Parts: sequence; structure tokens; C-alpha cells
Amino acid sequence: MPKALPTVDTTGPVCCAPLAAGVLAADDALGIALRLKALADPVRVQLMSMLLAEPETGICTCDLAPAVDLSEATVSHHLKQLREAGLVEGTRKGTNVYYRPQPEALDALCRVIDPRCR
Amino acid sequence: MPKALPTVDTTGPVCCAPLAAGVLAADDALGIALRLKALADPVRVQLMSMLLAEPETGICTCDLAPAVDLSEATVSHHLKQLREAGLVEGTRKGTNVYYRPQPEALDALCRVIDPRCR
DNA sequence: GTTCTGTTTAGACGTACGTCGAACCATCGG
DNA sequence: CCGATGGTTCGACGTACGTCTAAACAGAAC
Repeated sequence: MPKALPTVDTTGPVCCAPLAAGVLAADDALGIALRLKALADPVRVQLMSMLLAEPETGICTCDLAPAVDLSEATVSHHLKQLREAGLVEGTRKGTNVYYRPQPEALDALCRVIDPRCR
Repeated sequence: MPKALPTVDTTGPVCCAPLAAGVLAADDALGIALRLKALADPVRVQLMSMLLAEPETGICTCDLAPAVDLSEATVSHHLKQLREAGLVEGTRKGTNVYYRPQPEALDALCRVIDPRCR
């Protein structure tokens, strides 16, 4: 990948025709790929599943870190990826930051990928 | 990721409880992440959309390469990733190899990710 | 057989990614 | 204000990834 990856805003749900609706433009493919990449890591998949189990209250970094057996710095990094892809949202409550899943974003990604969707 | 990634067979459709069904085991998360990673590249997303537009006959490497403006070697590499994730299947016809999409695999991946699925 | 076309593999290069410890920031409680 | 706790950012390290050219491989036609 010699050419630097374009910087694209991925904080909102993905919005373009589904994969199966026809040949995608490079821009749309990039948007989809960036969001997929945000989820394409075992730790982040696991974090998402944990957050989806607690959609209301959310979970803070200090509780997530021991659950995946990684440093808080690393978990914070992963949460940032998820946040920048709009898959997660963090809100501060005192000293803690509680992360909650954004199911709409995940749903939108899912619909774009769905081969039955067009 | 200091520890080498385990080698996992991903040629079949993903098979585990959906993300939203509960907290995932690390193994399941790995299987999901590996398949997502196979699709988490703009070129591969675009290739998938092209193949989905021609599900019956398939498309050969020499026709895909100019469409994404990359060398045949690079496209072959991407197709290998998709093949190893079970998202695509290639069959030789003479000197050409025609690649066809495997919608079941994509569908399975989609269902695992779907936040409404559990 | 040889040659030609299409495909994959091998090797090399630069970039991106996941991880950590340490430093820095934010908020609460004395 | 000060310290303590939770969170993020920074810098560094090793690995993985995308791309290319060149070489090896597979069929088809001669």
C-alpha cells in the first residue's frame, strides 16, 4: 500500500449501496473496508460482544481490560478504533468512561455486506 | 500482537453464536475476526462486489486486475485471501481461473455480526 | 516437443498494526 | 491545593500486510 490511506470520516453508519447491488466505486469500497477493519481483530470482536451484553449501562475500560487480559492502554487503543468507526460510544461518569455499543452502526454494516440485500 | 496468530481453518462458513448472543470465547472471536479481516480491504470489497454481479460464470484474474488497476500478482494475492476465508471459489477452465462468490459464507458472516441476531 | 497466455509463488520493500511501559490528562475526595 | 484513581496519549518494538517485479507453473495451440 504505497499510497497513503485517505482519511475518511467513519463515525457515522456506513451509507452506500449493498455489496450485491452492483459493482462498488472505490470510495464506497474504502468506507466499507475501513469499518470492517475496525472490527477485524479478535480483541475488538470480543469487546463488542461484551458491550452488546450491557447495552444500557455500558462497561468502563478498567473492567474490560482484565476481561481480555490486556493492558488498559491497549484496550483504550482498541476502543478508540471502535469509536472512530462509530461502533461504540464512550461517556464519562466521574473518573470512569462507560462504553456502550451503537447497534445501528453495526446493523448498517451488516446490511451492506448481506449478499441477499440489494 | 507478539504471540503468533494461531492457524485456523476458515474455509467454511463461520459457525458460532452471534455477537449479540452473549460474551464470545476468544476462539470464536478469532474465527470471526479472521473472516472479517479477509474482507477488510478496499480492493477485496470491490472484488467481492464485482464477483457478486457475476455469480454464475465468475470472472478470471486477468479481467479483475485491470478493473481494480493492480497487477495480476496482487489481485491473485487478494483472491487467495478471499479463498482462504471461504468467500470465493476459483475453478480452472483452460488457462483461465474463474472466480465465483460464495454467498453462503458471506451470509453466515453477516448473521454473526447482526446485532438483531441472537 | 516448443511457445504463448494466464496464474500463482517467491522475494523484497515500505507502511500499518497490536502491544507495552511511561508519561500525561481528568476527575473526585480530602 | 494535593494525592489517588481511571483513562488516554506517546514512543518504541516486533510482526503482519499490500504492492511490485521476476521467476516458476499450468494448459492450449502449434
